[in-house]
Amino acid sequence: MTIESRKRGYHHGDLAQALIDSTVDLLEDKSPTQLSLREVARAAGVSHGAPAHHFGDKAGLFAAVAMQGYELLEIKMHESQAGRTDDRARLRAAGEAYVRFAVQHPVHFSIMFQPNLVHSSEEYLASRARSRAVLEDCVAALLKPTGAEQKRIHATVITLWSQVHGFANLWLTGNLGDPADHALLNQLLSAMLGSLSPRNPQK
Amino acid sequence: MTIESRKRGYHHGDLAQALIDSTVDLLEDKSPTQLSLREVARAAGVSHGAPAHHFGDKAGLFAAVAMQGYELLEIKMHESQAGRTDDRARLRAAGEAYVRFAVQHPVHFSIMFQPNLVHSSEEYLASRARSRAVLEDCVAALLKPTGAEQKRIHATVITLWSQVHGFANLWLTGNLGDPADHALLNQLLSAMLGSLSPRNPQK
DNA sequence: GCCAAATCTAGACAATGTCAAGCCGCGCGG
DNA sequence: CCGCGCGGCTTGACATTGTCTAGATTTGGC
Repeated sequence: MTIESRKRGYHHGDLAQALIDSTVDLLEDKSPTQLSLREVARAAGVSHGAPAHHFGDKAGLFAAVAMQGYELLEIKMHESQAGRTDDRARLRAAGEAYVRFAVQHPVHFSIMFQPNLVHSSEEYLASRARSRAVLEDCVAALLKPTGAEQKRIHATVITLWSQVHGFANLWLTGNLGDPADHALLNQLLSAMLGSLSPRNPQK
Repeated sequence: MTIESRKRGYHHGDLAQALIDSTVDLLEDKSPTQLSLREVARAAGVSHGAPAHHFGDKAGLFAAVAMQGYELLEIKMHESQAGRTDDRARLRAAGEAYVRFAVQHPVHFSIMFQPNLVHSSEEYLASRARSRAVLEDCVAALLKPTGAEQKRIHATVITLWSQVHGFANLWLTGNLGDPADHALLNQLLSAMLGSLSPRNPQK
């Protein structure tokens, strides 16, 4: 129905994307277990067999959602770096962008980190690796001048990634407070990122 | 069939527990989406309606798994503290126990942190809160002597919890390397926990 | 303008979730 | 010792789902 058709002029416009959108919408209220392909098809206004044609499988549909999530994350992370010169500020911005992405796109984030829900195709793995590389670059830029060896950088990446990833996860699952309380989120997030740098917290 | 019956002498012995065990076993190979209640029933050797009688629902069954997971986690965390006096060592042991629990019981861990899969009963929330309290106590014990205020303690709990939780999550999802590579796990984990203390890493 | 390929529909079938009704064996009162 | 009630479990039934196949419809290239 929408005039914008991202790929080409198909029958429907862009059914694949419409199905992904419907899936994300529906997953805001239900778990992946409760979601049915037929329901997705109904929401998109097509016949019950259409999803299978594009994605083959429920796992295939989830894989599409996950890959779109990785793209979105990568964009957000890159945006967060724009115009920043201070390495430490870049690192912090990257971490914050990671968490904000998770909060803004909880469905994507959730699917992205449940690999047993998706068919791990090559594309999928590539998307995953690419979004990780952004974080890695930030850490490398920060630590390189200090003459840190590669191993140290790797360890720092894992520590930082774990921190923001865990925070996002715990927040989304309601373990840190009401997931709708944005003020609390900002407070906790800046408290955590303030202690991010291992040496001297400058705030 | 087994002689050990945890509760009482029912028809089956202890069907509820048997169904939970079957569920965990099956979830090692399949996603919650692919799992069917009837399959669980078959694995436990009972009729297809039995699970509904005990747990009502797929979400109810998952809730039972999650609660058992919280109990297990609490035990592991307490065990890790046994005989330790140094506060810093306690904290590190708690963090390590958290990750090791996740690795040893990946199914429980996964279900525990997908609240939309379960019916959040009161028991469920209570289990969740209890296992969290252990971590909180460790941090409080470590920071109290330094005269830190409550707010600081809370922020530290969140930071530490995020770190170990995120690490466990990333590891289980294969984002840090082959999830079967135990040597790598030990290496990464100690690297991360080594930088755990914000002041002076003593290694 | 027409043909082949791609997109989507429609129908069918086994399997699943879920509900209601019934069966079975343990425990209790006599 | 015996029947009887009750909770654990089974059985049967039905709507819904995943998945496959064949067919209808449109698009793009020649």
